[in-house]
Amino acid sequence: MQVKARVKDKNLIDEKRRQIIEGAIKVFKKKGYHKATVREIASEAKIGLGSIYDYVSSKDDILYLFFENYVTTFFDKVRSRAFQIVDPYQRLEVTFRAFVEAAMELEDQVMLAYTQARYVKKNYLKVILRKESEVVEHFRKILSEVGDDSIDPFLEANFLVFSGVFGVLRRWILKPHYDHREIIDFLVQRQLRELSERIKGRKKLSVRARPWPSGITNVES
Amino acid sequence: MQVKARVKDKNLIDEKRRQIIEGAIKVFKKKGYHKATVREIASEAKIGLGSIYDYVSSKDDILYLFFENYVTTFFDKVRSRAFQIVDPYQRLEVTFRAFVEAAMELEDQVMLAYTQARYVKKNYLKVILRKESEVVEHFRKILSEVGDDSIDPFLEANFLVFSGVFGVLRRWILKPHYDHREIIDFLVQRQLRELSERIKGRKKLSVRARPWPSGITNVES
Amino acid sequence: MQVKARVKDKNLIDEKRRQIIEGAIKVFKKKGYHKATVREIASEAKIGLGSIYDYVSSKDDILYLFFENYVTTFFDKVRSRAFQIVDPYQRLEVTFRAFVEAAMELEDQVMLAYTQARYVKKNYLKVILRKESEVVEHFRKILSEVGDDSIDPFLEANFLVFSGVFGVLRRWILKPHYDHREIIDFLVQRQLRELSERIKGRKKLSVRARPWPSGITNVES
Amino acid sequence: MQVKARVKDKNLIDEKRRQIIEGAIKVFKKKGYHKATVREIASEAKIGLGSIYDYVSSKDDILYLFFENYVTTFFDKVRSRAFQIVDPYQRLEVTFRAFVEAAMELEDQVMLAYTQARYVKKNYLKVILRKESEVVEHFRKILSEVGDDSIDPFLEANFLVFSGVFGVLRRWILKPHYDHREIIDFLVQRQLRELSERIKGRKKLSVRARPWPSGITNVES
DNA sequence: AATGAATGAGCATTCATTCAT
DNA sequence: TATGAATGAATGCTCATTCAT
Repeated sequence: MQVKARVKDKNLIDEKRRQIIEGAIKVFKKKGYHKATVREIASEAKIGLGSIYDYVSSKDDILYLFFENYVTTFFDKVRSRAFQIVDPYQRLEVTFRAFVEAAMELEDQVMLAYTQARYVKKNYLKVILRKESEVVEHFRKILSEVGDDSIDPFLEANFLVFSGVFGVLRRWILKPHYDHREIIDFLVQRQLRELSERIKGRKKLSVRARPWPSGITNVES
Repeated sequence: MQVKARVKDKNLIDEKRRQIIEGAIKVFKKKGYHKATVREIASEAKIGLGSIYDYVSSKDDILYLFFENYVTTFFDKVRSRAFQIVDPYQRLEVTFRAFVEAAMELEDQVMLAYTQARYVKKNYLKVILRKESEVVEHFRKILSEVGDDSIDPFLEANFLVFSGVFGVLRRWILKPHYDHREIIDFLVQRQLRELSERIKGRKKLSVRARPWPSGITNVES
Repeated sequence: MQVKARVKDKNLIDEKRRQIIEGAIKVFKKKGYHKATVREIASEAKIGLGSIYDYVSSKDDILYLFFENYVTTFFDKVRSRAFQIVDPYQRLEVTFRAFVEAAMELEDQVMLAYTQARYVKKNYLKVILRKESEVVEHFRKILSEVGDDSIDPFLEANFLVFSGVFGVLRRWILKPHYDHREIIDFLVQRQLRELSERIKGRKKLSVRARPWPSGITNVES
Repeated sequence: MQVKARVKDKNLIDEKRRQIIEGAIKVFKKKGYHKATVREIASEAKIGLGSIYDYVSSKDDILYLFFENYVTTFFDKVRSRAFQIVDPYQRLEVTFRAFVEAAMELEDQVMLAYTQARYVKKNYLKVILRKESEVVEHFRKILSEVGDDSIDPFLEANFLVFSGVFGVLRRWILKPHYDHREIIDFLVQRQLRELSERIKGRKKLSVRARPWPSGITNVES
């Protein structure tokens, strides 16, 4: 726990901070971190202006709280689906799909994460980027297990993670034409098809919605 | 000319605005749009604080001026290389490479464009996004000429444009490990290899392409 | 009892108020009245923040409580030594020495008294100044008993009382060079030597004493 | 020049700072440093709230500006009278009288100096105390020249400087009974009479208004 | 045209005090 | 009686914009 609170009761802290984060997301989404006022966040969080400072010691902390919550939530969603899958190919696809789905589900937060990161205080940023790096590492490991030595797993993992937010960062141009599912499917195919082919060598893949050799049950549906 | 100036001399306007834009980029890069002060921009631009308002009528205008300049410069760089190339596939590759190179060259501006767009006033944003859409359209056309009906050229064009800034938006994690050239080569190969293979006719895929920009059939359903 | 308490038990009130005063002195000493927070006082007093308001009805009251306690304590120390001494000159010296010693002993409180008096609410201030005047009156009486009509006993008494805190108010410059004892001895000698000589009758001076507190003849005019 | 200003014109700075100091004294006098608001100071100084920050970079600076101005003004007044006087005894009396007169003339500022010094930022305080020490040093030198080896010139100098503000720090009790002149005369006599006697050995002094051997012309009258 | 001094609206933060438990 | 969570008024400071020169 890096952020200091005046109040001691852990449960109360968690509860109020959740309110604050939720209020903050609403306001950040509308105007970004800088134009967001603590007053407005407090009001959205249904908390007194002064009370915010019982759970947080500065506006900066609110941004950090948002990021910490976002990164953790996101990562949990990514990991939750594939933990019991043994086959590396399957794990890769399930995980990547989970990633893209998480990105679309948390689209406002993803957008904020990409646009507001620069405003996080240095110390806090390190913590966040370390956590974000863990997601990359997660993909890198899976890619390494897949064992294609024609690729650079770290670079590839980064590219997967980046491409996973395509639908969010370009939503201003994609939204009018495509829905979440279409974008998710496009990304999964586009990013994994060729990879899988090379990895699997001669093996032919169906490039339909679930192009991976064995059927994968979408945990969410 | 959307931005109003108090001064009449067109050449003077252009010259001073260039100074202002350059000053603004320096400051925006350091602190982002909101924390940038007009004072500091003026000082970097080597112009009097009051004089800025002879060429621009608000801080918002400065942001717009930056964006307009950025989008135009960027697009020019992208188009400049391939205009005499006839072969569609070659044009695609040359253009995409030009795009990625431009992104890396203008990395600070690209970063700003992705993180500060939300602060551009509605009216101005429309203009900028229209110009940005022209870049996508540029790729869409080339992709259409390539004539692979297994892809959705609009979606693919968007993805190319997005993936082109991979090296910039992820530089915090890539910089320690890769230089510009490595990232450029990775992207060109990664994004075009499979496409080129299919284009070259060695493969036919069953994914249905869709005429842009009309309704899309969700591949999964 | 001017300060109101919500609690009824007199003994409890006294006990808790003592805690509050002690806590307050610690905090006032560190940061002065205004920068002292009730929170910090409560914490130093080992009392709940809310509970303070059971024994005091405002922060102002705390300052008053401090002053009342200070003035009383101080006066008691001054009077305690000389009450059985008959010879006026001896009483003067013993009392003055007691005063200076008390000042040095309570130096932090003396300092606070001189610097924070302006923040005491009007009504309270009157009470405090009346008590403080009693100390002056104490000296005035002794001086009158000494019976030197060449001095103005009231003015002289005031000057004694003032000079008695020399070591405290100037401690920033004296501390590195002198210890308490040296300052006490200096003051007692410096302030009483000449007086004692005149008192002992070896000198008669022509400066006219004036009956206190009526009109004063300006010696110069 | 330690305090930073945004504005460059030295004359303007001096002029505005004078306004600010004067406004500040009015407000400090009324409520002390902490309860004084920059808003109120600005209003008293007949300057815009924001403009204050063109000449000063924080409220702390205003306090420092006050102190610097006060110490300098005070010292100048003390030194101005006696610079052409050669005889050490004469210089001592003239200087001490000048000191007391300055203290009474600047009584509000003296009061502020004694009560608000603790609120000056550490760095600034050093500067102020150094200047204040110069006044003590000034007296110490004169006392050394007088050449009485029965006194400690530094301690005596300090006591003179301290006693010089008697009329100010005790004005709440003295004001109803004595005017400035009476207090000044009392101090000059009280503090210098015995000293002069010891210093001069056997020489008898008239203890009238101008007890010093040779007549001294009060520069002011 | 060019300048920078002047301004006050707007915001983050603090803290005395209240009140439900 | 005792507690500390909750509150919002109050305040230092910033900065876009104006305007006199």
